[in-house]
Amino acid sequence: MYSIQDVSRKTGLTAHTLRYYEKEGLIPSIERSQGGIRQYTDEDLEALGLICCLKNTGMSLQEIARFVQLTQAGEHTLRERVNMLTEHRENVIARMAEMQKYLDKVTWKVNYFSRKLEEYESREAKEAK
Amino acid sequence: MYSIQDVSRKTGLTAHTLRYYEKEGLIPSIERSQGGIRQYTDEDLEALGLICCLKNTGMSLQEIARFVQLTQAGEHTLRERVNMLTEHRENVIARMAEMQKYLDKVTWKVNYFSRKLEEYESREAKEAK
DNA sequence: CCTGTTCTTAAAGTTTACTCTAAGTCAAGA
DNA sequence: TCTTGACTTAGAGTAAACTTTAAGAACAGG
Repeated sequence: MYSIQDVSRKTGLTAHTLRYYEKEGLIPSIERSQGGIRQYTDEDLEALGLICCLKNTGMSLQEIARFVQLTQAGEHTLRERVNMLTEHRENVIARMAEMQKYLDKVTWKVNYFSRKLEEYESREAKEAK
Repeated sequence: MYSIQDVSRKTGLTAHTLRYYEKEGLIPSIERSQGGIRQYTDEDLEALGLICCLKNTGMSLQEIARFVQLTQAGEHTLRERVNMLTEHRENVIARMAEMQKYLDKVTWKVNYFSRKLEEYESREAKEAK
């Protein structure tokens, strides 16, 4: 059992954000103590792990909420969930490929400007003499 | 020479956005015809290519504007520009590594749910008999 | 000449994902 | 008991990057 602060530390999300996510349906409702205080289980942490994973790969909170709601609705939503994740996976792969292409361009530019910089500096050094 | 619509088509940015970028200093001022109409050169397109590249790899418009302004300020800013690009490049690499890690998790989940789905479907098929 | 494109400024609106505030109550651990 | 920490609702605020609107004027190609 973890307090909201524990979970905040573990996930890097603030307590505020954790409550916000719960309100928005991104986290299945968390069990409470007799006094109404949230008690996160290891299972909740697991679920949060997937949520962060989806979020950090660019899935919108809305879609994540949909996914979580499907999960809660039971086995008959398995096909839709598989479809969602598969599509998301393809998006991520596509984005990474694009990213790699852009990275190559940036690398090229770094090298290009580095060469320019060297030329410039040796020119400066000569003039200083 | 290209009109703003030509450039819009080529870059995927709207004419609105192109003017907005210019106003915000993300694009060096574009030459105009006698009548005041923007005439983009191949060189402008080149510059836009780098700008889109930086934007699509997550650099903020503000930072891009700074970079463009350094470029216009001349050779003595070469070191700073190299530093900016190098740092950005490292960020991109780090983000891609993180992405790959998340992708592995998503892939694992896709497989996991696919197995569950198969089980579920064969169970359903049996019950239908 | 007509039509469609482009120009201007200035400001309001949109979306996403938080983030914070207020104000007051309640719970948990030393 | 005292002091953190947690709870609530509801709504305002924030930041980034657009996006749209309005309204009128000027330009360019057939």
